Amino acid sequence: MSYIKQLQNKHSSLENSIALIDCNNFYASCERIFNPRLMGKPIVVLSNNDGCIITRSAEAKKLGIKMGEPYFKAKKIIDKNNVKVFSSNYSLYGDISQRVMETLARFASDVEIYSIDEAFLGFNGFQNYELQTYCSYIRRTIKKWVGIPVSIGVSSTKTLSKIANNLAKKNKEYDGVCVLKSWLDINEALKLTPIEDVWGIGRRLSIFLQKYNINTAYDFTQLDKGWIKKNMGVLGEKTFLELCGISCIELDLIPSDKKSCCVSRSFSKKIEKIYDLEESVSTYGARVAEKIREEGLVAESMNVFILTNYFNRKEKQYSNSIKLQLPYPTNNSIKIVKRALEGIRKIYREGYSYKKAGVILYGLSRASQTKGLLDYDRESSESIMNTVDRINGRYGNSTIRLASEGIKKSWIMKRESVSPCYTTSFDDLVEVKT
DNA sequence: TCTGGGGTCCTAGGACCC
DNA sequence: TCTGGGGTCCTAGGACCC
Repeated sequence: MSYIKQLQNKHSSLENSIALIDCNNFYASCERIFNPRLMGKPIVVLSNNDGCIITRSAEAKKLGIKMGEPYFKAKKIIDKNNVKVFSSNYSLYGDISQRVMETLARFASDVEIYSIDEAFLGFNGFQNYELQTYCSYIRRTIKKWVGIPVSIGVSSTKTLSKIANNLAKKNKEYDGVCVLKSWLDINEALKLTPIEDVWGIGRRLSIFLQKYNINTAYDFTQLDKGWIKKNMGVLGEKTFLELCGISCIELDLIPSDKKSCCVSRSFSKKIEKIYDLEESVSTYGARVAEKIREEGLVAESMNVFILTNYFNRKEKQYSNSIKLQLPYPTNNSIKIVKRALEGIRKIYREGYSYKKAGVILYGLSRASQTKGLLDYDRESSESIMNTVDRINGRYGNSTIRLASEGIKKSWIMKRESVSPCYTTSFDDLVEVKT
């Protein structure tokens, strides 16, 4: 008898409830809030550099535009169907996300912000609630207060809530809320879920499982636990148990500090000269230092990397990276950029067309908890960075920057169709032509 | 012509030590 | 000079997520 069947026979408890709230087509929905004429019209949002399609409205999905497709490949369908195109505007999306999360916090004390457009709510102690009704109310409130449509899935583990959420999103009759609280409903849902749609089963594992004729989440739950552990490791085993209703991935209520932090970009055009690479690496180094300062962290080491364009088969390829130790844990832009420049000079090779570069900081820790003996200039270093951050906060990013970041920045990323930062900029709102 | 960015965790394998 | 095996730690790379 399969493991899940044994659990079901024992009438294993399903009293624990976790909700997953997921914003529908989040970036596209954000653009619509301030441009209601776009309701019902197809929209896509592009990745950095206007490279790929990363969000599609329901109407755009219907046209057959694929997730992650390069913009230039979809351009024909887009133009033909008058699809509205936006470059990504993360200041806007980040701010709307915060509003959604603040609204959610009114409905449960246990909230885990999982990503920019998803959150888990713990419904422990909600035994007397009619969860279907309660979640519909949450959904209507988010729509009314923030303007974002969401889908809600509820079940007894995170992985099952994900499945419930998928069903709520895909089937109109659920009206945005799917609660799976009986084994009957869960089994039905597992049978409807393709294996590649299971949270934790990615591309490689689903190909592997399909070889064994495991095509749905239900098929997966019929397997032997030992076999799964042997072939898919502890993460595979966790996914299995979660699908069987045994919670293995707890709610993470206190967000822990980052362990690494990265800023990297593709260039809008190819770079060949070391001079331009130095400018870009300086810019990314300064930006990544600023990011960890915002979170009160310092870094111990870093990595600088460069790549040529691996899509271009005709050109000769080169990629390299270098790990660099910082003299002591720091978040000082000047020190980080200086070290990044030493790194890029070591790995740069002449005669290649570079497409992307980046800086990653490692060994992050709380600035307040490190008291180095070597950072003799800590106080002045902190006060300079504080001042820079305050000025840039008030007058805009990069008002003050390092000379090595450059002025022209001919390589800077392309954002041709970006909407105004409606909620975070004091500039007069500009009407977007549709 | 044009193909994103930022994370986490696990695992295998090498280096080193006893 | 040759020989064995086991443990730990670190790192790079892979797989996953959004």
